[in-house]
Amino acid sequence: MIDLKLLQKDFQSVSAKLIRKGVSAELIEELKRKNEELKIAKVEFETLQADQNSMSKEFGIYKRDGKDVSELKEKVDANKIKITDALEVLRTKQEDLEALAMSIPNIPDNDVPDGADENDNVEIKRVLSPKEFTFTPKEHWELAEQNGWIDFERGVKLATSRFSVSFGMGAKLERALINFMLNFNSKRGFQEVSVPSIVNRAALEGTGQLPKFEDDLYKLQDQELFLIPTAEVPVTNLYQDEILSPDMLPIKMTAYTSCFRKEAGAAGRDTRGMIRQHQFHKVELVAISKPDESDIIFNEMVGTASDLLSALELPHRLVTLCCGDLGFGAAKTVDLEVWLPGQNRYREISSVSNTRDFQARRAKIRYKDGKNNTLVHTLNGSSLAVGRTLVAIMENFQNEDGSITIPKILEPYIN
RNA sequence: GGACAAGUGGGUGAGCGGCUGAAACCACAUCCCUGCUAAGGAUGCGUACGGGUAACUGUACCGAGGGUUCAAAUCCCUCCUUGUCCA
Repeated sequence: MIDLKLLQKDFQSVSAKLIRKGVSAELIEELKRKNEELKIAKVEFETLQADQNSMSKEFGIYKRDGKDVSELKEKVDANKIKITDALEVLRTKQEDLEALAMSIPNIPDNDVPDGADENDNVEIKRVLSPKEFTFTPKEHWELAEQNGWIDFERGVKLATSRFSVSFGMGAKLERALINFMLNFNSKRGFQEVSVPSIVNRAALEGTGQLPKFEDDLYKLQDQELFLIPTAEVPVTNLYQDEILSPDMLPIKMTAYTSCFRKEAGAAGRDTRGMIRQHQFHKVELVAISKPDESDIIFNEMVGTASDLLSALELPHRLVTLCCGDLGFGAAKTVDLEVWLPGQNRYREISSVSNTRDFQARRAKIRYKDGKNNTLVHTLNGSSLAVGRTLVAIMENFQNEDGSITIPKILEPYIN
């Protein structure tokens, strides 16, 4: 959630930034107005309540002294009606404001480029050059089927479209990648955690998936519980509603989970292959830090993901997302895009975001900053989507006969 | 699945419907004393959101949500969690 105090105090600059991210000016005005109205309603209610409390106290004293309370009771009863009304007003305004505030995205950092969509993203650098093929490289689904690594039809049989099954070396490689990535991240100081794949509403609100993106989540039918769309949700929310001691920070974690997404808005996109699946494996990086450390950790996380790709000998590039392509909770995001020779283009394989205090405010994650409790910064990044990494390996390491060479670094994990 | 019990501040743990935001102890912080490896004393010490330059002050919070009452940590209901016992 954005900082309403800041909005109030520095309306011009905050609203300018939100407009850059595509929020309408009217909505921002409305937010400000509702916030002001709420404050007035609150003062009114609290004043009445204060009267009530002091009269009640008096009431007790009267009773104790054996004085007549009938006159006081009349006053108190009259006030009570006012309170009920004021409370009703207050509640409505509160819910109103909250619903609106929770649906406003994060304020982008100043150094995030302007732009409407992914075409306006800015490339930072390229790492490793794509290999020259002496033949026309195939796309991954062709290779996957030819090698018997992935079976798309049987995935559909078991569930529905956008599910697949890995066999033999395909399955082994997935497992190898997960192990390799977790080990790699551990060495970089990210503590491994294993978390539930099902979370409650509060957790999803904390990281910003709810209330706005419920359509893209798998929800259990008989309970208010959801399958996680990314490990970011359970891992970040580990510290929900806590006040951390400063010496705990930064907290750097890595987790492997399955991720579940309905891909509601993606009809017709990437229907073939395993680029866009309803269930996929991902190793995630999450960090919780003091505000002044988050930029350093952000770079560290980008570096970790990039080095991981390099270790796998996968050519890739780093891209800064423009305002329009930035996710809901992110103040800044760098995407890592891996080269896919079969598609002859770079495709997203990792996304590292600094949400600054946006999630921390929602999830109430703070630390003791001397005497004060200060919101932390939270960061998350995929240290690679496993399926897409497998895709990248297949396409980049393919031979003319369709066989696939295993990257050297993974060999110990396969044998 | 059934029966019972419990859920209070960083921890342990009191709490009669009213003067309890909450005793006491521990931990913690600051200061004082002491000159010797630790002890004694004083004070302070929850969170959120408001008002005030500030001192200070208002409201809410004792698992969550409702209810009764002028007044609820304390009574009632529902739910959640934990523990014990039974199947």
